[in-house]
This record gives sequence, C-alpha cells and structure tokens, in this order.
Amino acid sequence: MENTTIKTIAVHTGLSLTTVSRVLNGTAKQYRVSTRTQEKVLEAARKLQYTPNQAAVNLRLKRSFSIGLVVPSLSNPFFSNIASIVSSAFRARGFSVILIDCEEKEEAEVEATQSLAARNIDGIIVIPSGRTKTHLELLLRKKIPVISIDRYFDDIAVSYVATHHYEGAYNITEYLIRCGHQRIACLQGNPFVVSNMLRVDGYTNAMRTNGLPVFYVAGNSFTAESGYVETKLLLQKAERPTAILALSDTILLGALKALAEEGLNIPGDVSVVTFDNSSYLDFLSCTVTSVAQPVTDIANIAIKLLTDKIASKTTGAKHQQEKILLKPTIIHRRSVAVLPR
Amino acid sequence: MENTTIKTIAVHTGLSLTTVSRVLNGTAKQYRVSTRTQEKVLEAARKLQYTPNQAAVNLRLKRSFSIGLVVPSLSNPFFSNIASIVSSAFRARGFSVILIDCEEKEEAEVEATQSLAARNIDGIIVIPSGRTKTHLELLLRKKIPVISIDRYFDDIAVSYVATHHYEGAYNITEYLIRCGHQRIACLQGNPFVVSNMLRVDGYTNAMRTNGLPVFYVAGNSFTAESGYVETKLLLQKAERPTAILALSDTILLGALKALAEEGLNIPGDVSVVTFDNSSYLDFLSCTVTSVAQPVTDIANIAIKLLTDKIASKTTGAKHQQEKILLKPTIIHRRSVAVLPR
DNA sequence: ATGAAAGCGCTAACAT
DNA sequence: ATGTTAGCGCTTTCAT
Repeated sequence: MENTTIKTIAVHTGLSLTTVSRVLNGTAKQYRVSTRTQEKVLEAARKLQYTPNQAAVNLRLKRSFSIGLVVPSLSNPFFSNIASIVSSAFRARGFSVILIDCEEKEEAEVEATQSLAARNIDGIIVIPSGRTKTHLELLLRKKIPVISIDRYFDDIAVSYVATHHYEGAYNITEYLIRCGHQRIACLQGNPFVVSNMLRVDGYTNAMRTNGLPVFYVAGNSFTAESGYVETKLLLQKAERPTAILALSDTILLGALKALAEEGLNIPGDVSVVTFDNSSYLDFLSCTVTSVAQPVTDIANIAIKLLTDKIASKTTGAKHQQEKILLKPTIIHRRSVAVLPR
Repeated sequence: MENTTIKTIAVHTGLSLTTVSRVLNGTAKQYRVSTRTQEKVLEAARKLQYTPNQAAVNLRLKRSFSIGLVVPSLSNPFFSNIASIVSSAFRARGFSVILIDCEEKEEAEVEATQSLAARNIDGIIVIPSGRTKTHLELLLRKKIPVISIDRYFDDIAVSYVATHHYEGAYNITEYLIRCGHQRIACLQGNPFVVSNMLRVDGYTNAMRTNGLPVFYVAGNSFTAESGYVETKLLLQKAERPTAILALSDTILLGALKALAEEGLNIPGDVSVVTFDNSSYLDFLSCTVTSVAQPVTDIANIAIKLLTDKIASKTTGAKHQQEKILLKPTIIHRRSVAVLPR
C-alpha cells in the first residue's frame, strides 16, 4: 500500500491520468467530463486518501502557491507580531507561508532568499536584517515578486511599506523638548539598518531645529542587552539626561532595568519614551509613552502589493517601485515629566 | 537567458548530466571524476549562478531537507520564543524550517500538517492548538516523523517533550498557601488543551491536599482579553481572592489591567503569580513571581528526538513513543504577600 | 572516468 | 467526452 497518486486513481477507476487530473483540478466542466466519471474519480480519491504531491505540481507548474516571509528575529515581539498578521492574511488567501527567522544575520537572510527562490516561491516579503541588498536584486532578476517591510532600500527597485521612522522620532523628540527636556539621550538599535538611521536622524534634527545640542546617541542592536549596557554607561556621564528615547521596546526593557538598578524613578528622575508600542507598556511600573507603528496597515498593504505583483506575473503588467510610508502616532502614557522652565 | 539547470551546465561544459550531477553533489570522488572535469563543472556552475531546483530534487528523492514547525500563535511570546529557538537550531543542522502560525485554530493545524506532508517534509514539530489529534496519527501512518512539544496526547503514539505542567501549578499553588493564602483564584487558558488541564489539576489538587476548597477557576483562552474579562468578573464576587494564579503571561497582562482599573495594589491588596516567565515580568509595576518553563531544554530535546527519528528512517530502526516531561522552576519576585495567620 | 536512459508525479498541448 | 504523450529538473542504475 504505497502512496496514492493520480495514477493509482486512474488504474482504480479505469480512466486516464488526464481525466483524473482534470476532475481533481476542477477543470472537469471545461472539458465536459461526464458527471458519472467525476463522481467515480472523486470517490476513489477520497477512499484512497489522495493528496497531490506538491513537489511534482511545483516542478511542473513552476509555482508553489506559497510565499516566503523572512524576518530578523521572532523573539522580538515587534517582528513576531508582524509575522503573525502577515502569515494569517496570506493563509486566508490560499497561500502557504514559509516563515524564516534569520537571527538578525545577513548571511542567514541571503541563504533564506536563495532557498526560497530554489523552491519556486511565488513571492517574498522580507524585513532586511542589515545592509545587504544584492540578494533582493537577484530575486528581482529571477522575476520573483519581492517587497520589503519596515526596513528598506531606496536605491534598488524593491517596493516597500514602512512606518515613517524619521517622522516618528522627530515628533516624539520634539514632544519631549516641548515638555522642557534638553538633555535627551537616544538609545539606538542596529546602526546599519534604515529604520534605525532614520529614527536617529529624526532625533538629531529635532534637537538641532530646536537649538539644542545632540546630547547622546549610543547602542548597537535592538535588544534589551544593548539597552541595558548603554544606559549603564549613559548614567556614568557627569551630566545625566532628563529624558531617554529608546528606539525600540526591547531596548526600553534593558534601559528600565538599568534605571531601576540605579534607583532612578520614572518620570520623577528621568523621563522615558520608546518606539513600537508593545502591549505590555501599559503594565510597566510606569506606563511608557510610545511611538506606535501602524502594523496592521503595513501588513495589509504589503499583502496587497505582493498579491498584485504575483497576479500580474501572469498578465505581464509592469509594476514600478512603490514606496509607501505610513504615519506613526504617539500614544501618551505617564512616563514623561513636564519640566519647569 | 533562462534559468540555469544541470543541463545548461552539461551543454556548457560538453559533459553529461550524470557527471555534472555527481560533481555538484559531492560524489565526484566516489566515481573518480577527474579533477579537471570537476573544476570545469564547478566553474560553470558559479559562472551561470546555478541553484538546484528543489522541487525536482524533492520529487526525485522524496525528501525536502526541511522540517515543519506548527505553532498555535506567534503573537504569543511564549510560542514565538520557542519557534525562534527551534528554528535556529534546525537551520544550524542544515534543515530549512517551515513555520506555520495556526491562529489557535484546529482546522488550520490539520491543514498545515497536510500541506507539510504534501511537500515531502522530513519531519514535523507541532504544538497542538486543541483536542484534535487524528491528523498526527495520519502523519505517523505516512511514516513522517512527528513530535509534539508543550502540549501532547498520551493515547496516540506521538513522542513529546513538555514542561511538567501539573507539577508547576501544584508547586506554585502550594507556595501561595504556605504564604497564608486561602482564597486563590485560577485564571485558565484554553480549557481543552492538556497543558491547561494539567495546570488546573495541579492547582485543584494543591488546594484540596491542603484542606482548602477550590476557590475559583475561569477563563477560556491564553489571551490578555480572557485574563481581563475573567478578572473583572472575579472581582464582582462578594468574597474577593487574596491571590490570583494566571496560567500564562498573556492572561496575566489582562488580569493586571483589570486590577489596576479597580485600584488594587500588588501585592498589598492581592497577590499575583503566573506561568511562562516572560522577560518583561521583571519590569512590571510589581515584578511578578512566575513558573518558568525550561524552553531551551524543550527545544533541544525536541530537536534531538526528531533528528534521530529522521535519521533512523534510513536505517529502519524502530522507535517507541518517548514521553519526556521537564521540571519547571519557580522564579521568585515581589508579587506575593505573606499573610498573617 | 564518463554517459545513456529511466522515472519521480504531475499538467497540458495535441489528438480522437 | 476521453486518451496519448512529452516534459518539468533531478538522481541513479546500468553500461562502457
């Protein structure tokens, strides 16, 4: 009792492979297969527990009916949240989703896109882990629809959807300044990814525009460890900050730990704001004001863009690079003190 | 300029498909392919940017060199954390990981396992979303190695690795009792999954063994919403609890919100403990004592079991069902008050 | 040391 | 209304 294939069914019903294939693919009507025959095939398929061998379909059709989703790290709630939303939306549209966690490693990301391409993937959504981008151009050359989210490159023809990182950072920095803060420290993540660079730019420009010196920028990854270490160092400075802008919630967590260890109160001793607006911000010892990214919108637009590109591979319609930036919003909580002038 | 296949390389080098294939698969030595020839093939492959078509390999070999990881929900940090650990461990061993988020839906889980099976997946790790288990038996019948983690079924021959849920709940309940608590409420998750049932049993038995009535059990899913709603209801009772045991960190978050809304302090007005030990527990307004699951151990053992099963498919060695339960530990923080007797 | 040829399971162009 | 056949890209047995 080997695996059931269409051949098994053909033998079983005394029909040809073609007819069986037609019935099973729903093209029966189109080829005027008799109702009788259809029933026979369907019944045999059910009885023999037939499931199509995707490798064969894939080889033949050069399509896999699945899309790849490549993320830097699932242990970061921001990414796992996006992953969850994107993946369910695609499944709802009949695509399988192959999710790959790169552990923030660029080689892993390159490998991931190659392995996806080798599987005749229908399309790829990627959140780039670093500066590497040639692998994305390669996908383009292979005519594999690809779009990037959250992070992106302006100098290659890959469409993207992301939060307007610059604006988010600029606005929240300016908000801190309006609250009377002048010594505002910025705890950054991976200094080589666009999202981080733009946020740092937003912070820097908001400071300068308001006639303030850029007080402090440090950090090297979007992790609690980085946030912790940098805050420890920051607090060694002769002049302590009155406010800290953490560029992600993971960084924030580390910063909070360091602040607690130093016995500093929020917002009494130091104000704190962050990026990403994770749900636990509402439950921290001091609820934390945050820049919220429109994650659901990002996911939905990404899906729309990718499915359009996939669909138009058949029609052959040309697409230009779409560059979509969505407005972030500030969610106000209680972590910011208004300083006396 | 079409896609490069071994045929392209064969034509290019004037060699046969066989020879090209041998070189590319590292069996060159075994077949005494001349060094000269090997170089030619390798060079052509590089120049033409050859990547093997996995669908073809898969069809031919009935192997995909990838494993499936099926989880209930990636937006739950406990699962996304496991997913991250398992997926990186497998990639390190040369397997691709196809990760599927089922949104806690049993149909989605069944569909996922079927779709994975249709891809000639080498093995599957699943965290079951509910009571459904026939799909796992089906995998077994198709000789696809499968093991479940975190949640499991004792009456089917699927191996599993999980935390000793019963013990975790029993111990922490008893700890609360020793601290003088008698009215302890239990906020449960999905009542139909083993992990939840066992935890509830642990709670219930700890109460009974210590001569206390089972005060309160309610809830229906491992979400903040459920935790919030149930806590709201719980606080309507004439007799309020002195302690709350949340069966997951997500439930805890909802409970905390409800407690805050009622103006209750932790641990002054009510003590709180939870399951899962997420990193943010250290940063809440009151750090929360928690049952920690040995997630890394679970992942590593799961990997060991699965790779063994995959390897022994070739050797044909028989495996019995492995049932592995790991001890949880209690991480003490500041959310539990010691009551006067 | 290298090649020819069969076949994995499926679809589709081309009969009839 | 149904069937024959070629071929997707690869591995492997069997020749030479």
